[in-house]
Amino acid sequence: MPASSATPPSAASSAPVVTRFAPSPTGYLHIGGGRTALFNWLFARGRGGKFLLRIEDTDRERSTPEATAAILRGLTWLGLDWDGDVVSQFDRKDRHAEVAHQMLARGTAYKCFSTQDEIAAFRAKAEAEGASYAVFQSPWRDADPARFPDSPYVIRMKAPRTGESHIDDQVQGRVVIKNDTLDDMIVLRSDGTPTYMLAVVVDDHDMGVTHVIRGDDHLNNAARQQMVYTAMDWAVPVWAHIPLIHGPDGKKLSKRHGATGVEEYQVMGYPAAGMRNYLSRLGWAHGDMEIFTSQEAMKVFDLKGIGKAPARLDFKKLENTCGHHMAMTDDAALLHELTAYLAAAEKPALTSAQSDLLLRGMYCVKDRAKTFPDLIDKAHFMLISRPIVPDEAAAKSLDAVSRGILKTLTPRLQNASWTKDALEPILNQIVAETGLGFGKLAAPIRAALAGKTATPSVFDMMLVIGRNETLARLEEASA
RNA sequence: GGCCCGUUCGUCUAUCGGUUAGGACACCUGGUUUUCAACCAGGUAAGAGGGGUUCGACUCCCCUACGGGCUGCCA
Repeated sequence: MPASSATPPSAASSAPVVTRFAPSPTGYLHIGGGRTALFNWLFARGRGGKFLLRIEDTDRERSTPEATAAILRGLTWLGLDWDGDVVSQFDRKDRHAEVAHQMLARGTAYKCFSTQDEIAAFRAKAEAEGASYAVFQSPWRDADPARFPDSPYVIRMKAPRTGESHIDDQVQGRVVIKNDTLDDMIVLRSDGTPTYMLAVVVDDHDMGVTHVIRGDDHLNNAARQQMVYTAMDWAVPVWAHIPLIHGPDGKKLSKRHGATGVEEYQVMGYPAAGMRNYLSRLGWAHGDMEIFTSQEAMKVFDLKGIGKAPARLDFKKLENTCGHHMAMTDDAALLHELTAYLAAAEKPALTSAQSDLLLRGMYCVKDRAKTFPDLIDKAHFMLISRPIVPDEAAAKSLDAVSRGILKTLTPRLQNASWTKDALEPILNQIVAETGLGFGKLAAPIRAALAGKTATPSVFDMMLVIGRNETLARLEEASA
């Protein structure tokens, strides 16, 4: 191994783009993981490339099928579709071992018979001698095979010990790592199973991954992984290590910040398109572009536009972004998503009558809603049925005087043409007759039709629920 | 401890040595209005600190502070 290994040739930029998302199935899909997947998806889809999914389940202790299922659900909800089958890293362990042995044969890796106790002792000794950092140096690195004992061994990389390595990263720039900080990492455990460092490289290579876009917690690992590419004479992929997402307080995002799982956002009722928009603007920008569809993002998404600083989650902006997407989505699609939300949130499903009405009245609520719970709240008047029970505030606007006014209104609506143009003069007429402001008339109508004080326009409500229901609710309230 | 990465309005960001440092969210004021929103107009608000380099630095270099990551037979 040369003291200073030059960067191996990067994957040809003209080759079709292949990206991947490779989560380990130890829990739900983290919001940061969701964004990583999104970047990979945008990058590949925007270039006619492929976006692959691989589950890094080599840690048998911590990997669970439930976690894999949760990750797939999260990605599916976010609308991030992947190409081909989901690859299980564990299933490829024989291939990983094969590569480890090939490196053994090439002399770029070696068998190490040191026990874990011996390694611990090595570190303890180095520490006792005042060394602040102890890279384990195996005595077996250049040992004569004739001396090999008949005991378990691991396979380690023969890492360069002097000079420096560098990785050329699309986000981080050129990062230089001194080789004496790189240890002879283990690639095959004593039980014959591969470590992550080996498996990830072998899989990325075999799957034809051209661009590795992942969290910058892997930045240092990239230098180690590059050793494997070099040892096998494989083309190194283009690296792009993106910063992690932090909580509102700037600390690493954790449970105490609230929602960290993608599915939690689904349950809270954020639309997936809004999530994608918001998440893509977290750490990435394209000029002043703020509100955009994923199709639009694909056209301009570029690794160069990713910042190096970690971004904080801001729920206000998330809501605002989602509000734009609610308004942008067509009525039928929105209803469909709402149905999925109700199921995910384990709330009662809509009856077909409610769905029909909602579709008819979607136009007057979607512009003002930011989330699905918000939408439901604003669509309250469409979802309830008589008797309408007014809430406390609404009840106040149904006093004797107001009920009297409603009584005079009802007969006039009996034969009115049911359009806003026809209804408006009727209400205005009553306003003129009573000498009250329009607001004084609108309030009891709102209370009667929706049982609430905050509702869409009274005309929209009347139009949406129709003449018969309007009259019934008005009569009921004025009785 | 060592190494690596980062630091522009409260937040997300634009800026690729020369700008009145721009936009978005949030916030405040005003307008509109039929309530809540939405919408329209305007406003407050930023280059972590200290040294350099330069005619000129947010932009390049160094130091400090703070934050993050890696340092496993975890991924």
